[in-house]
Amino acid sequence: MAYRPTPNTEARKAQIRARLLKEGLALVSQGGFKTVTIGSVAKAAEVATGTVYRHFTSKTHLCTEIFQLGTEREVSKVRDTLAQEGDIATLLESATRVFMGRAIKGRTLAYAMIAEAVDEELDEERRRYREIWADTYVPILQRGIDSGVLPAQSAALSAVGLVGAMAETLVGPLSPSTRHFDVSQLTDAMVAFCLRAVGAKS
Amino acid sequence: MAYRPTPNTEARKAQIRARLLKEGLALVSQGGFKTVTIGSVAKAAEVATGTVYRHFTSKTHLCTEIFQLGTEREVSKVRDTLAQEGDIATLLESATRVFMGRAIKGRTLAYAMIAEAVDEELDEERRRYREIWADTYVPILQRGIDSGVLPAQSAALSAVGLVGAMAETLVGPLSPSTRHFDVSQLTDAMVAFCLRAVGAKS
DNA sequence: AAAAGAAGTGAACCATGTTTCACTTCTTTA
DNA sequence: TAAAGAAGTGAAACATGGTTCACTTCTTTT
Repeated sequence: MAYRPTPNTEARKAQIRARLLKEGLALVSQGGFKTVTIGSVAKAAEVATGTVYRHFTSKTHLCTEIFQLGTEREVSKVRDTLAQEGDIATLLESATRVFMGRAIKGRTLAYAMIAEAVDEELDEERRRYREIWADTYVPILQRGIDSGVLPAQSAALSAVGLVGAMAETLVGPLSPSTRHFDVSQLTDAMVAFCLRAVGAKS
Repeated sequence: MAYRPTPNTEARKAQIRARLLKEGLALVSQGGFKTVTIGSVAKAAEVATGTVYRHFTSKTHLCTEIFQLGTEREVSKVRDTLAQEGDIATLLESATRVFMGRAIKGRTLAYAMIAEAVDEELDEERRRYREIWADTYVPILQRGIDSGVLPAQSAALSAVGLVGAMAETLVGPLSPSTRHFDVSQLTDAMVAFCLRAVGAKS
């Protein structure tokens, strides 16, 4: 008998898998999930359609992992920002700017992650994603509330509200692509809105 | 020669058209846009699939009108609320409660209108919808700003932020279907969030 | 180098759902 | 009531895109 996969072989396999995810995310970034088909991903990664199924059990499985990959990247940036030293208002402001700035740069990706609906199962994933976002903000809000810097409020709900307000601003009618607002104006206004919403400053 | 449509005939035609829209909206209300197919609408309205095309040029056209129908209903309720007498904080509070209350009752519909993605063209419509929502809030905010009741801010952006925060709360991780929050708690917290966000009340 | 198992291939298959169109049925007018 | 135009019908044609699978190619082991 012969041939059991070796580290070498497995590395190559992992490489293809990673390339599929990378190219998938690239597709989402430039055209949203609607442009992700088994065919398009396979083509971008230069493999046959059948090969995709050696790595992912279904399209949903593939999309889910693409989603996670995209999410982790963004969340970690904001989380890092919130983990720094500083007073609460300042941290919240920085985080808002980071979130908005990144989302504005990769608008299609942000839109896809936040709003573009796909199938049932992937939507489940999106819910988790929104939850992760909200959870990113909960600790600092809670700290603010406990220390009296912020008024009494549900940290969980406020976090969701913040995410929603930011997301809507990016995706909705004022989105920089469709309106006269310029980016820094938009960001400044949003920072003010968010700080007021949680009762920071004044 | 003979037969030109008469008022009578046209009325019947309009009736079928209206029934298609009504049944279409019903489908969206109970299963979202993904359950709207030419077949399902035709069946619900008790006509043949071909008949749908006598009234709407394409599926997108049909969905667009369904969307509008649903929108108008909701927006008018909130607009009516905001048009009443009363101080700004009170009106905003009432409007928030109306919006939230209706959305919570018709959760699937609200989700479909706010977040469920469909095709390119319908998404265009959704953007318009969000814009209409935001515009519903602009006048009262502007009035508040002008009269000094609210702090200086961009009414347009704040309106978008309000809509986003409410929408996210309904659709996102705290959505009443998925969490322990009870409806009145959720609504109360959201009202507080919204009022703070625009700087009403302390 | 030959055998064996793993990975890769892509055409064919299948499911879903939109759109068309030749045909039937209904209304109106003369 | 006959002629003609409009509306309604639904089976079939199309389109898209996910999934399968018999086959080929590549690696490793002996």
